[in-house]
Amino acid sequence: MLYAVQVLLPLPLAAFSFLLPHDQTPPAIGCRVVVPWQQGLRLGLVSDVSEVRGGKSLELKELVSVLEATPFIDASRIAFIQDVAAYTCTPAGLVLATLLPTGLSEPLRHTFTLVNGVTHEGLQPGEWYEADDFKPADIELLRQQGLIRERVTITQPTKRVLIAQREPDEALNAKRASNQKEALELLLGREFVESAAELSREAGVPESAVRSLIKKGYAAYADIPAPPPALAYFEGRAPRPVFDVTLPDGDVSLSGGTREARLACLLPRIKATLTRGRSVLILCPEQIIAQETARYLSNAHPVQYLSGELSDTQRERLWRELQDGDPVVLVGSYLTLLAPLPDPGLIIVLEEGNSSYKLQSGPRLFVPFVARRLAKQLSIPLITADALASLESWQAAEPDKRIMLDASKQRIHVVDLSSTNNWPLSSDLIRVLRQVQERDRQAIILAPRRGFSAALECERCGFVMMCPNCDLPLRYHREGVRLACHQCGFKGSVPDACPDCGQLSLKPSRAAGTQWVVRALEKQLDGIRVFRFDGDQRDDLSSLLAGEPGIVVATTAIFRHEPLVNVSLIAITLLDTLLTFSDFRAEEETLRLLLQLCELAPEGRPLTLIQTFQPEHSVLSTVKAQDAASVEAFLSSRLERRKLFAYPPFAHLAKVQVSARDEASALQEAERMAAVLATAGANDREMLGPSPAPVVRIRRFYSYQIFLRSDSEARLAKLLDVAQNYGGRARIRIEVDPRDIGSFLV
DNA sequence: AGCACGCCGACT
DNA sequence: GTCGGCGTGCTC
Repeated sequence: MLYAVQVLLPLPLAAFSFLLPHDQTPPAIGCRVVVPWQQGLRLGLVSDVSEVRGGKSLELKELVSVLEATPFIDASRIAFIQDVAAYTCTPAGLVLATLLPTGLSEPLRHTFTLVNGVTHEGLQPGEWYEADDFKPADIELLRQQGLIRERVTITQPTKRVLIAQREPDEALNAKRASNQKEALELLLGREFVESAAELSREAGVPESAVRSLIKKGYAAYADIPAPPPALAYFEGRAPRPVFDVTLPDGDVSLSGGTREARLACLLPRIKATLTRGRSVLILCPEQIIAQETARYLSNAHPVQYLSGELSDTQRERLWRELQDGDPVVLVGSYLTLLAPLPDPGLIIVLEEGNSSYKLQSGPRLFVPFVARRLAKQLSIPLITADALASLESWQAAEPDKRIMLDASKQRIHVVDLSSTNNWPLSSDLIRVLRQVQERDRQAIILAPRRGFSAALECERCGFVMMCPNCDLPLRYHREGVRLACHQCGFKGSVPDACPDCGQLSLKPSRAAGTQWVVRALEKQLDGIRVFRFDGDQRDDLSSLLAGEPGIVVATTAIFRHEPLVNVSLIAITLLDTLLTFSDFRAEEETLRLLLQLCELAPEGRPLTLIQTFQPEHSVLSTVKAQDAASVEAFLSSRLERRKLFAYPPFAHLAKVQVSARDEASALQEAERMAAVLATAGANDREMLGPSPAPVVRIRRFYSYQIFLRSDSEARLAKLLDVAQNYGGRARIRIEVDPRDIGSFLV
């Protein structure tokens, strides 16, 4: 019987088939295999095995070797990869490359020998040769002719150390050699030392003595297997379970309260799962949150941690430990999705609405949605948690499984910017800041962006300095680089005169960034310490952590900082930037941010001051009332609207982006794409657009977009397949579950 | 993603 | 004459 093995490689490609050498038993799905690839070898995962009758399949290249008999990842995860690939409309190999943090890029040792009874010029029978010493093409030829047997192993990492070679002899008894003898005796008492310098330090002899030992052959450097790296270890923190809420079984949507309160609510479910001998997977959007969660849980439970900052060797070791280990709680980023967790029994997605969950490369998937698919695949429950439930998880949960915790009520003061002139600091804000100053307290002021101003604008003619590569205004900074594009990174200097009208009238536009707010504070409040905390500049806030007074002007980067301890005021300079952010989820995300403000000062109950031009906005009335009922009412009303417009969670949504070097062909190709989709049966309800992308030109590329939606996932997949093969010349990018799509399109 | 091939501009 | 820019196309 002949078999073809389908192999997934960590490349943006679908699975490739290889012929299994005859007489070999087919490898199990999920096993690591070595395949010939271009001029060399690559590691891949078996995704399927099928029988071959003959014909074209016989021309396939042969599998070089099966690395190990046991699957590297479970067959169910291979199915998961294929499911995600179909769902995101990307090649399975790309999903694999994105989600698998280890195992397929290890350095290989490749040797070969002549098959018994075969002779070949220049090769001795029975001798093993290093493949590195031959031309790849020659090996390929020998392989195709079936003349060689090959062996591939992963090279173990080694480390160079100093090892004693023999006992001291007469020569070392000479008086002048006493240092050498002393060092050698110390070395003999040890397995090895790290280096010659280390030995000389420890023995208290000059380095030259050790060097002589090496020169005379008493000691020598040797490569030994590198010791396994330490894994992340977190000192457990005693949890403070203050909430007397019992979560129901099954899928749960948990919201409200603080992050710690939600975690406390999850403890009994985590414990129950471990008690049944099953593992728990906890997904976090950011390192800081994952570390904090691991710290919180490691007191009571066995915890492992996996996130992007781990080294390759740490990931490898973690993989092995999970494979051989007992049930654990695995905390980390999306890189945990394929981890070989022993018998997973529960998946928890923390901070489910966090925008970091949207992957910016590869399959551009949204982690919480994919985690839900994995839970379905494994038939295990999924719990989502956040300050505000996403409409998707709220809708998906049974009504009695929507659990909302009460938050400590924030004190909220809204400032109507249309009835005040002081900008960016309203007189109300200045007044409370003075109180903060008098009482030696701390304040956090959230500005919508870094830099000084959103744009540089001509006061006379209204001309705005634009990025030469993108359709975006250049952000104005007052330090270092003066004009910068926050999209493509273009940097420029400020011209003296307006390039359009020639007048000396270029002024920063009123959309104030952190730098402007800092300057306004320093002008208006004497003698207060002002710090900045944004992507450009992260001031050292340790004096504030010690309780000293001061004001921090920040972007949302401050959420990734340890909470301050003496905060009596949190201010938002312009809420409208968040509310008008270009996505149909903007209002929910704004409310979530407002509900999360309590994380910035978990110890106290600071005043929250919000400046806005829309003081009557429902987001504000909801956060002001801040009881479960009004949050529920808010969610229901947004759900109604999503239903009315047939938006998620009532439809599956995908974006088809058509890009070209000039605007005319981008539009033309987008229209052609729309025509192709219409021919394939896409109706007006299913297809929206083409419309210009929110920013038409980015990095000198023009983009138009078409949105596709359907209540049937299969139908959407079919349309996306049509889009992918539309036959035009433009660059096509398909994104399922897009999150920056502009407001509702009708 | 790599890597080859291929076609045009600047230079030891 | 070559070196090298990156556009296009392929990898079982």
